[in-house]
Amino acid sequence: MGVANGFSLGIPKDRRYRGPMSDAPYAPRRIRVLPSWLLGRAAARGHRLVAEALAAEGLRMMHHAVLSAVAESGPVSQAELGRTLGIDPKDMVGVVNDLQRDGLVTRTPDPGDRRKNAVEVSTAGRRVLRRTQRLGDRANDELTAALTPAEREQLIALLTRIVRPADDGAGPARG
Amino acid sequence: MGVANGFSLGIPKDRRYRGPMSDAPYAPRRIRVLPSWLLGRAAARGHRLVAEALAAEGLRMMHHAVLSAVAESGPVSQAELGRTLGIDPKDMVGVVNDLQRDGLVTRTPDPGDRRKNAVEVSTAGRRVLRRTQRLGDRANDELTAALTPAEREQLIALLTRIVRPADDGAGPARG
DNA sequence: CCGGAATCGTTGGGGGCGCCAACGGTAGCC
DNA sequence: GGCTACCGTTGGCGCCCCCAACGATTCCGG
Repeated sequence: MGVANGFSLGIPKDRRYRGPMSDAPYAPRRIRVLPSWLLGRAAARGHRLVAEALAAEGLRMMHHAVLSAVAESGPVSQAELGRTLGIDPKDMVGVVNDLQRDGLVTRTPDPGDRRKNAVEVSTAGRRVLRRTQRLGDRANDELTAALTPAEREQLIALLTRIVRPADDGAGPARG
Repeated sequence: MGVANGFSLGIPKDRRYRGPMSDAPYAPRRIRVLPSWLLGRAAARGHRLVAEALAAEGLRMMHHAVLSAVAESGPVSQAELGRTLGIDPKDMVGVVNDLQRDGLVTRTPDPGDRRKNAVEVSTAGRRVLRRTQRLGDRANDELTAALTPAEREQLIALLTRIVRPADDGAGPARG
């Protein structure tokens, strides 16, 4: 072929896409230092790892999150769950449907407010939750395997501050 | 309503979902400390901010990333772009199509290898890229507004190490 | 007590991203 | 010349995030 013509696109030619991002894709400098880009990549990897782990129990990330939230908050309405986890009510319906179908949570009408459904974790739900927590934690350990415990804590702290904007009551910006 | 009956699901009753995650959704403890969860949230916010900013130029994140990569790497094949950025070839086709349609890149057959397309940034592409880089940087500044420059650098360092797995061959432990 | 406003659960969309399988065309290797 | 590998392209799947609307219910002010 000949690199001599100065037009053969540089770059070797051995690898293609193969797999999620098995070999480290070192993006161009301008992109790879953008937090938004890195966050997207890291989130994708984290989601993949957790999804694989949770698949053993037939649950997805949102299922585990909702199940965990329900277990912590006791009987709680779907709207409140959505607010707490930042999940759209529409998606919440599907998740709770699945969890209820699998007998992991109970959905009973709230006698005090007939608009609400009181979602509560069942015994089977608690049992499954214990396993999924283990699986989720394990996946997160693998995700942060390259970090020391202290670094992981710092990452969590930094991310937490990124996730929640000002939220001091001033509202978003000044609008 | 009456909290007296001990069944009214706790929680006030003032807020609902409204918006992406306008008010800080403080997830339950078990979930909110999971890096995978935080990464998903942070990535969503970052994507939203960058997407909004880039919308002014009619581009999406991938467009900007590809355009930037092309500008850095000179004439490059789509497969190589996919490898570099970790993007599926299928998605790459669409992105390059859009960029070409808008006259931001040129896609000429590589005379040295007729399988490949030599993707190169155009003058208009460079001009747009300069703007989108500004917009992207601005959005990332807003994303990391709560962080000091040093913290932002550390976040980048930590995320970089998360994104690229150890890939040393040790494999995922054993349990 | 009555009517407007707000909330709850639900349904129906839609856009973006990550990933895989397959196919025709081309190039490299023996 | 034939096998293998790669390139670009098409088609498809699943998940996540987000918005709009509707009936039922509850809350609040008059």
